[in-house]
Amino acid sequence: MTEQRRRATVVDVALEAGVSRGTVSRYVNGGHYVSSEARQAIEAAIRKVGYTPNTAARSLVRQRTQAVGFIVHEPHSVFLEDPNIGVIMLGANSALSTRDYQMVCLIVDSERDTDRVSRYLSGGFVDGAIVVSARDRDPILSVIERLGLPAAFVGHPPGITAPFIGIDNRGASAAITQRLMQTGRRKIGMIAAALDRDSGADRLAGFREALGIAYDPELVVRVPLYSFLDGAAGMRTLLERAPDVDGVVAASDAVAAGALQTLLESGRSVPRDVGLVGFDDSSWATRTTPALSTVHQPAEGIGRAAAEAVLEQIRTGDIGAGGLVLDTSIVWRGSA
Amino acid sequence: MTEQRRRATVVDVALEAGVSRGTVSRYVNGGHYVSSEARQAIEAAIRKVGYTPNTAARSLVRQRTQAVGFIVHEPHSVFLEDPNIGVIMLGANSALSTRDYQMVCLIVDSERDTDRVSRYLSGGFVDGAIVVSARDRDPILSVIERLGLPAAFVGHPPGITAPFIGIDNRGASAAITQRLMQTGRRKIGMIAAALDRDSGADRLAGFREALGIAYDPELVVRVPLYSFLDGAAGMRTLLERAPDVDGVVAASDAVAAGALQTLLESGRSVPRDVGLVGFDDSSWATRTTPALSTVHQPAEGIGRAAAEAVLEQIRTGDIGAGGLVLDTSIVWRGSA
DNA sequence: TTGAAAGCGCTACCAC
DNA sequence: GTGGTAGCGCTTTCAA
Repeated sequence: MTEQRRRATVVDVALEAGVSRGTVSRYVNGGHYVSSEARQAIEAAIRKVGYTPNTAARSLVRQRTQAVGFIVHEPHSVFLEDPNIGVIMLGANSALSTRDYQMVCLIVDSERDTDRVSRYLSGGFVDGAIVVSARDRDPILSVIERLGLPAAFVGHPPGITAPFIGIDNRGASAAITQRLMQTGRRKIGMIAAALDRDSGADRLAGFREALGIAYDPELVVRVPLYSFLDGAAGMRTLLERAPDVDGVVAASDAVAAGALQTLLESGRSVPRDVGLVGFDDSSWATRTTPALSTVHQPAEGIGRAAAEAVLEQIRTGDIGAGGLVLDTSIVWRGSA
Repeated sequence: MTEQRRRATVVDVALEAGVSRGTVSRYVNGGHYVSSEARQAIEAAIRKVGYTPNTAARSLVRQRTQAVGFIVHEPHSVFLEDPNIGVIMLGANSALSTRDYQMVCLIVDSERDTDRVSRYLSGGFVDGAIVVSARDRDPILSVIERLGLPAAFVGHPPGITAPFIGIDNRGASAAITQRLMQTGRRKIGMIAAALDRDSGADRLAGFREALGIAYDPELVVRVPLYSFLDGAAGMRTLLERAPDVDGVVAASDAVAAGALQTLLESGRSVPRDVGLVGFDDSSWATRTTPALSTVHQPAEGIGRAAAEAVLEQIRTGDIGAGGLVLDTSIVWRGSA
């Protein structure tokens, strides 16, 4: 057991070096207008007293923290299973890092978290925020809006004016559904997930659009989350309703992986008996056998773009609006 | 485009309400010693000027931030693939949340990140830190030590005096290896990973210990990371060296999943031809077919315990030492 | 090139 | 109960 020691301050350094606090501060911030004698004295003093600047105090006077929050609002299971979130996060971190901003990731996982994170955001600990997977009427959104905090959203929660970065979920979903139809499947179902989010709703809309008059609501199973378990369960339901289904569009790769497990357990062969496609092109897609045909989305680019959007607002001081839609492509593998 | 508005301060509220800053402050911090007239005036003023307290400024005077850093120092791929890190993180978040502490997750993913995160930690933005998967001689460790920052480590990097939370990797590895031997396997290999970390080295040591004189270094393939891809590659190497291998101990579930893919591709059946065991009991374990026999470790409990250890040090003001080793168990499923 | 002094937004101590 | 005042640790004019 050691007692915590008091941290040294500029004053300690100034006293030790025999100069003023101002001079120490100037030295710390680039060393301009500091004579070489002063510099040396200060360097020695810093070493001697073990000084590290309190950047939090600096933030107070400069009115900026050089930190950006990355807020993940997902239930447990999805956060753990969706590799896309991780990729987006690393993309954002990398972009922020380049400009010497600190990304601080905040997890919202309970009612209590919502309040605390809101306080944290409004409390001046960050200069901006990136929000992934906000739900409709998310309390955090109103906090950000009220504060006028520079922000960017991944996905597009309705009613948001801040910039958002996304993909054309509807178009991509329609495209891969069509591609699946071209393989000659006659009875195509969908395991739709996360319908309380724009991404989930749009993927279903795209599916419906592609099928046109062939669309049969009976063949759409709705599950709550983009998760493996929901995918497996959804597939069981779909098989009960339509044992002769020969094509399945899953709302995400994790969902598809779960569906695949159910299909194999039921004795069906993929893609021979059933063609299956996913969405995301996450690491799930190549970890299954057969590998998943799916929609590739540039997750890292999304993270980067979101970070840029926030930095831009911080730089200009204007709260920007408008969205950025990045391109997707279809990756055809073995599952369909 | 809207311009950012200046945030209201206590002074604005005080002026508006016709009371002093002190009274406003007292109201904000629990409302003791505030008359009901004052209270009402303040409430109205807060609404009118749109005041949100700057908790960063509060931190400066109180000398505590109510925030704890959660530092993940992993290369890309592992962070994304290791569901254990996510579970540990949620466990820590949950424990911190209960005590109204904000967990801020900081990702170290480059040289540059190391410096920036070090500055962030020493800059007074957090009251303590939880560090997962530090490597030997990690620069962040020395920063924490020099600062006397309350901290806890997940795993046990050598030379660390701060509390650590871990499991008996060596014992657990020996146990599951023995269990695998009992199924009658004669030629057992290991895909060892992350040997630059105590967990990786200890798992290999346990394997060796269990095999005793039967240990054959030729049957140990070393790969850098606890990852699916390294598992797949490691298994290929192992099969080249010993096509007649009939048992495999993988250093983690992700590694085992990769190994499984290689085994199936090579036309072998698991568990008939080869018995395979993993480590972690992460979500990988039940997503493979057959599901993995593995070592269960209480990931969420590890996160919780790490958080408690940090909070305890913050509370007492003493930098504690010593470790906590949590129990593991073997979960036997279909892969061996 | 330097030091003195003001002040970032807040809390806490003090008399009243 | 309340207002005044002194800082938390730092940066940043402004004179010298």
